[in-house]
Amino acid sequence: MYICIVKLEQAIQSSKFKSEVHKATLNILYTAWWLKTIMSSELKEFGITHEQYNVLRILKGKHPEQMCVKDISCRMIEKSSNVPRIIDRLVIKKLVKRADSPFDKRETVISLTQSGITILEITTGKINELMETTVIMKSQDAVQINQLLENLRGTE
Amino acid sequence: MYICIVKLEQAIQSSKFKSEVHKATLNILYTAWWLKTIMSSELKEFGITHEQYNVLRILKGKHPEQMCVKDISCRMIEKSSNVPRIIDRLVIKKLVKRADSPFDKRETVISLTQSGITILEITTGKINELMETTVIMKSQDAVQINQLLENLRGTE
DNA sequence: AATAAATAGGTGTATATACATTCAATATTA
DNA sequence: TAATATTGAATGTATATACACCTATTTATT
Repeated sequence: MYICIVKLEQAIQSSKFKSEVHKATLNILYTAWWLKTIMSSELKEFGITHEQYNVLRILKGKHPEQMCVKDISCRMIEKSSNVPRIIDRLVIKKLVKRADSPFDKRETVISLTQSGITILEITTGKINELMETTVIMKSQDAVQINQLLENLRGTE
Repeated sequence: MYICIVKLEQAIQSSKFKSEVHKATLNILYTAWWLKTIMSSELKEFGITHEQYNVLRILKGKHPEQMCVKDISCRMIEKSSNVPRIIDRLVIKKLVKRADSPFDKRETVISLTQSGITILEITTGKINELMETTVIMKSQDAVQINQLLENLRGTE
């Protein structure tokens, strides 16, 4: 894919945007796709997808505690991800373990396996490296982006 | 879904980010998901998805000319979208027409139908309205976002 | 002109998303 | 306590994404 294209006009072969605001929404959507694509290509050799990586990272945040599916779900970036099925695939690869909750029989609790921890450490290193070399962003710019994006999503 | 949550920390229930840059990448991914979600919910009553809407919009850009699949593909925001199959569904709904190209027998050419034009006009109105009411962005901020996002995707 | 290479579109498979539904377990309340 | 409502996880279906592969056609090379 054409992941080296920088200007939005080139990326989507269009130069007529209704407004700067309209262009910004397309730019956000395109940049998110670009980020997911470069991250996924980094993860590919380890046989995990971007979403599976996301779940592993969330589990890492509580490790060695177990987490129930609901608590993983509400930490996902894409809220409507279907976490039970993502977990299915991680269980098959033996990167996580599923067990019944002793407190609430409706819940299942998930935890990282040793392979899960190992693969997460390696891939996180790779992703961090990628971010440093490919995503050009000064800390000051990042602060600005965070502010602008949180503003556009509404006021509290 | 929780589309009214503004702060990233609340949205993904996490407050430890490695850096502002790391937080910014998550913020971009989350904001893109948020944008797609609110747009899709607007399109739902018309029975079309965000991606189908995207294809219709691209076709509108050249209307009444026909476009081949490749030219639609390279204008898509998400480059790996599978355009032939998105077109399949638009053909079933009679929003676009597919025909053989007279110039190159490998190509198929696509064009909007009258229903396609009509639905596109209505939905575009709805989306524009949504953008005005829900996406809080001054033109000046949009210019900044565009610059920051294009910078982070690299230099030419 | 004959052969090789490239291109356009489509298809197959695995995974993910979006959304509705189901089922068991828990919580609420009357 | 019994009846009702809510919750957590899983499942079913349609659509989309990611990527490999196939076939017909066109272009390039010899």
